[in-house]
Amino acid sequence: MLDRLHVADTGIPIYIQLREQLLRAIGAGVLAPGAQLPTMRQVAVALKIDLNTVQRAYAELERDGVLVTTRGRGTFVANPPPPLDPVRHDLEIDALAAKTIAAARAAGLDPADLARAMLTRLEPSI
Amino acid sequence: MLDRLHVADTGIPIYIQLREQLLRAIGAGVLAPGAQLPTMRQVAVALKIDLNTVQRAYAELERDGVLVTTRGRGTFVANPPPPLDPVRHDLEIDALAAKTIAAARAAGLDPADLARAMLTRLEPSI
DNA sequence: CACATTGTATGAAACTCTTCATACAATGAA
DNA sequence: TTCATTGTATGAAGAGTTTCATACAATGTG
Repeated sequence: MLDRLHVADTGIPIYIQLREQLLRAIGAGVLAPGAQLPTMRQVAVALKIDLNTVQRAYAELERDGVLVTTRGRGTFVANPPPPLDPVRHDLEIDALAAKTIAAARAAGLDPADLARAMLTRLEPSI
Repeated sequence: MLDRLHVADTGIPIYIQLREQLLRAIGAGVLAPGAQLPTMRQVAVALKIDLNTVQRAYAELERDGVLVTTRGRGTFVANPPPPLDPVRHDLEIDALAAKTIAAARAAGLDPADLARAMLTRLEPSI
């Protein structure tokens, strides 16, 4: 997994690049729920960046429920939480849809293309 | 064209978001070679950001040969236009799809529902 | 219990980004 | 020639990012 991480001089903050790469690897199934991630020190050394910068990326993913960390033990991909009740689910879905559309547009990408790409990725598992 | 520009709170510097959006609009043919871009002041007002921030985005595209600017006259898409890279676009859409799927699952939401909610939100504009 | 491993935290320094206010310079129309 | 329009520039202030050095705290193995 370490070899999949890299830092590019794109002007995008390093901790954001890292966060996005980890999220992408998880979404692509490269890291399954329960899988252990490289330690923060390993990533810092491999990418030649500061430990705190790596911690920053991991911390945000932990805050968002993507990762679970235990000091002395390591960082793991979180198991998906139990599905929300339908009413709450629909509300959260709608809010996340708005955010995701905004994020796609901010990246200059067509949100409709993004939605179709998501469905394409998910189809094989249906 | 102004309505196609957005700034999202993604942590990515504003001038980079703007630069990417303009680059893709040109790549998608929304802005043809020779077409005039919104003035830097118009963009600053529309997005409620500082003139210098817009200037920063335009300056980088000019440095890269994508735009041509003339003070007192305006900013135009360079002729010939920059090369289009559809493969890169598809890769970025796919990367964003994987990330969005992971983020949705971590939040306890069904990514397929999210994609459909996005398409529902976007339909009225078709 | 000791220790290696892994995560967490602090303050400071330097750099980057954005905003602000302001003003100058080139273009082209009238 | 004048003037409106558009781009270019400056310094400062505040917030954000990254690095550095260092050290503490929880975990689990032996």
